[in-house]
Amino acid sequence: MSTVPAFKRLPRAVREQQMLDAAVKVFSRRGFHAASMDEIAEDAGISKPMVYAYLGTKEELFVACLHREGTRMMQAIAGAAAPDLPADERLWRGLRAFFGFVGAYRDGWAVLYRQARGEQPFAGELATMRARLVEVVAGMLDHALRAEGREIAAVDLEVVAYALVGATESLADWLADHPDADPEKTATRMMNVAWLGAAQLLHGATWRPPVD
Amino acid sequence: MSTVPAFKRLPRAVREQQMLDAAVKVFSRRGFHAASMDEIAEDAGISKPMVYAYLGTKEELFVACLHREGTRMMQAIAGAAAPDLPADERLWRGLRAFFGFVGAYRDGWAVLYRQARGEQPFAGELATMRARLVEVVAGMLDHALRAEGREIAAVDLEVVAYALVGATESLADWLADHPDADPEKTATRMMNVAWLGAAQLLHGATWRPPVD
DNA sequence: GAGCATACCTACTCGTGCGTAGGGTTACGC
DNA sequence: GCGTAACCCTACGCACGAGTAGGTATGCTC
Repeated sequence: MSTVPAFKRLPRAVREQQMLDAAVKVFSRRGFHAASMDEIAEDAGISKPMVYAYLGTKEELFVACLHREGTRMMQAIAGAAAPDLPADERLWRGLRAFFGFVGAYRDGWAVLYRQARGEQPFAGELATMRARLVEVVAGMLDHALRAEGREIAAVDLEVVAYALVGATESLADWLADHPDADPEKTATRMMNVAWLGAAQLLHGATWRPPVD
Repeated sequence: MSTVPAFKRLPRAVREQQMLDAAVKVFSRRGFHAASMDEIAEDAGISKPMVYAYLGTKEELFVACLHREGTRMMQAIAGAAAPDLPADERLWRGLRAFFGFVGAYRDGWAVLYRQARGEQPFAGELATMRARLVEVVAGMLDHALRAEGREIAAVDLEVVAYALVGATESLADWLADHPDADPEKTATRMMNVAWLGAAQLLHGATWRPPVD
């Protein structure tokens, strides 16, 4: 019988992307464990053995998702924030690119941020990416500091950078839950908090605890 | 035979706390799905049916953990930050109490923050608690603003509060992973970022995006 | 010290979901 | 037009883990 087959035969590269799309979607909704390979396969419009043939086990599939979304995000940011710009300009462009990414790939963000953190085998992978970001931000701050002939202990710098990254992620989460919100506007608000605070620190202002 | 029994008989209230301790520990390590009731029971030094008898199903057990750790945290914060103090003082005391809690109950924090966020049935519960915190912070900022005769759109206020809460959570996470770090010192660093930034905003400073 | 409630156990059932065996069909090179 | 490789399926085995059935021992009350 040469009737039209129920499902088209497609080249591997295309199917793989469809599978990844489905996987990201399902993982983001259900979480790693609660997501079933059957549901992912069904959502991708394909049968389960194909998923195993192309992307491997459930863990490997999840890692593949992490990789795709992660590099997507990193490239978006790296592409926007040229290293030879002044610190505030770099920060602004980085933030804008980042919120743009989250706005465009909400599911991808949810997988990276909400799901991968808790699960033992993947937390490390994520922590690495996060650490790279923190390092970049810390480097930026340090650079700005040195330009003013000032210096701060490395730990403090790292912690401040950590706080900024955390605040940004948190707002990204807020953005992911508010489909109507504007990524650009959110980036501006984040910049307000981050930069006005950071600039104070850079200029040598320090808050000290009261002696009670 | 009246020999010493292998396991002591203990009153319900005590066993329940032991079970909750074990559950929080295991959930924090493995995540909700990967944690098994068998492991929790074993860790609590008790058999599985006892867990079901006292705390109910796995979901109910997890909710019980959430509740215990959540109220513990909320009470620590509420007890420290009296509402009639000036904003910076309140913020400082709240932060100190919060980081104190995280330092003391790292597993509890991990369950609340890392595990409960991704899992569908519990995310709502957590979001509510989080929302209460954001509201408190936003209220604090608003109060400080009005004292200076200024005002900000409610959305902006909420977003700034959200960013502050996010930054704090992020640092808490950092603290949870660095057992040697000092909660008090971490709180100070957070205060630096938060307050110097917030104070700038309160005084009417605004960052605006370049027109490119 | 008889009765009863409470604390506690071993040993099962049964559903769910990962991963695979084994086979069918379409395209493409030669 | 024929072999071969790539694409795709239905249908299963099997392990793991939630939840329970049914029973034992211990302390408390009167």
